[in-house]
Amino acid sequence: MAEAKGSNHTRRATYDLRQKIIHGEYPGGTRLLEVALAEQMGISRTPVREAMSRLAEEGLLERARGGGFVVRSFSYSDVVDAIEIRGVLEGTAARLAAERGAPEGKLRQIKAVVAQIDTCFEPSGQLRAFDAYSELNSEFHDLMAALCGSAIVQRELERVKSLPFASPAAFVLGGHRDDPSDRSLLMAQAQHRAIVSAIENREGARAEALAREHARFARGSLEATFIKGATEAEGLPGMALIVR
Amino acid sequence: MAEAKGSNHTRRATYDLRQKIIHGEYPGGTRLLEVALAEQMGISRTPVREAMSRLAEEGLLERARGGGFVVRSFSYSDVVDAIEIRGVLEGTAARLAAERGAPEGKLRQIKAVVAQIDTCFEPSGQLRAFDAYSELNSEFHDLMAALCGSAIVQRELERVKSLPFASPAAFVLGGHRDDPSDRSLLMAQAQHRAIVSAIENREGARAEALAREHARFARGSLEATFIKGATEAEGLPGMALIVR
DNA sequence: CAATGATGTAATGTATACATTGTTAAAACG
DNA sequence: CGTTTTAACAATGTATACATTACATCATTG
Repeated sequence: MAEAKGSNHTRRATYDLRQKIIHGEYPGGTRLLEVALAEQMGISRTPVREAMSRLAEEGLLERARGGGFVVRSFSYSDVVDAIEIRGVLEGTAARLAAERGAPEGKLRQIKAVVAQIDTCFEPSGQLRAFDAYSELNSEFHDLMAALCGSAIVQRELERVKSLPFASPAAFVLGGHRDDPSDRSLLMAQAQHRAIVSAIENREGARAEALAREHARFARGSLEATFIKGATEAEGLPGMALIVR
Repeated sequence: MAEAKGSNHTRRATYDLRQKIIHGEYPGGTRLLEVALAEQMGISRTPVREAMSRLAEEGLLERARGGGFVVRSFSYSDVVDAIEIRGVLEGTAARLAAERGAPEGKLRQIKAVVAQIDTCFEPSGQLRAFDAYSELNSEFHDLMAALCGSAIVQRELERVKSLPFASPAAFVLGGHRDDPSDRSLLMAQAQHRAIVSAIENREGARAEALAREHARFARGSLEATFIKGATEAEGLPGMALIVR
């Protein structure tokens, strides 16, 4: 479990803890003990505390009654609801962008990303095509969140997406890990294009409906992965957080 | 500035700091210094730090580059967007309650609150009618958030409402502080009733649209208060956070 | 036997000394 | 004169000792 990133103890502890939680080392409901973690990491309680506080902000931990922190646990329906909310908020971002008008520069940017995603489907046999799609997909969703220029909308969306299983990347990594030219990915890309088109044409209601449906699509894909069982779902981000 | 609530230093510090920020003692953008605050409150840096960390979770502070915390500042358009998001999320809560069905008990509860709000308009000359409306209004919104039974939806809504100017109470306290039988309050109450009816009849789209419009209505009322100028807006929760 | 209270332990809460860093302003250099 | 370096200071970061509280366990009592 990589120790990486940052110069100070708090950053390292935050990163380490986050990784361990996401990868299931501390299952949902586990109470995290400052002393134990501090010893284990070879640092004092202070930065451990600070790290837990930040992870609580992220939504990975919650403050326990009587002090301390507990790893947040999510049910299957929580996952569904979190993705629903992402869809609702992305829908709002898209609608506001359509209604208020998106700046030319940002529109050009998001169109460029859509065009780049297209190249991932080209049969040039790129081994990295899948990773590229994943990367560009995240970029698309970030740009969409920023398109209407509202810092508030952007911030809330970032918050929701910080739950690993609710992030747009979960869709890509969840469903279809072998075939980059999977029909689902093609379908999703068609939705990307439609969303941008709706925003450009100032069709607020259409933009909102499409963005929502786009998230629903991701949800359906995740559901399929769930049904396949734990083996298939192993590589899915944050799967370890989910308790039945 | 009351020192109230809780037995330990962290709670007191959190409460005090929150009050001071909301009441404008530390305007948006102010960097909060641990040492100064600790001295001022007669406690050590540790609980001050902890308090700031919690207020960052609430969204009142943000972590500054290079460490420390800064009071978050909001523009007028941030207020508009925050209320928009509240409306969108309340709309989602209402829609899901309609689609998935709300439990009988909770429905009875929210209907009881609606009935109680009606009594605030009775001409029995209650001096406390206005406060009662405010209290019951908050209760209505809390119940609406809980109606669909999704902890995720409820949590996100609580988060958004924790910004004082985005809370449902801001509408009541903002626009019309003198006349409990104000037409706006009557109108809002009519919306409450319609929302419940839509949920009960499983009309998801209607419930969502109504809940959204209800928040928009609050926003309009706030806008009017803004236009009246700072004098009128003085008693409005969190007004001090807003920088032009 | 149930309920309640005492008691010990293990956790978090708090204070404080010290370390590190980041920022500012002055001084040295080109 | 502008730029860059450096040194001092003031802030946060960290460790640690000590205080307090919460919880579990067991004893006591009705």
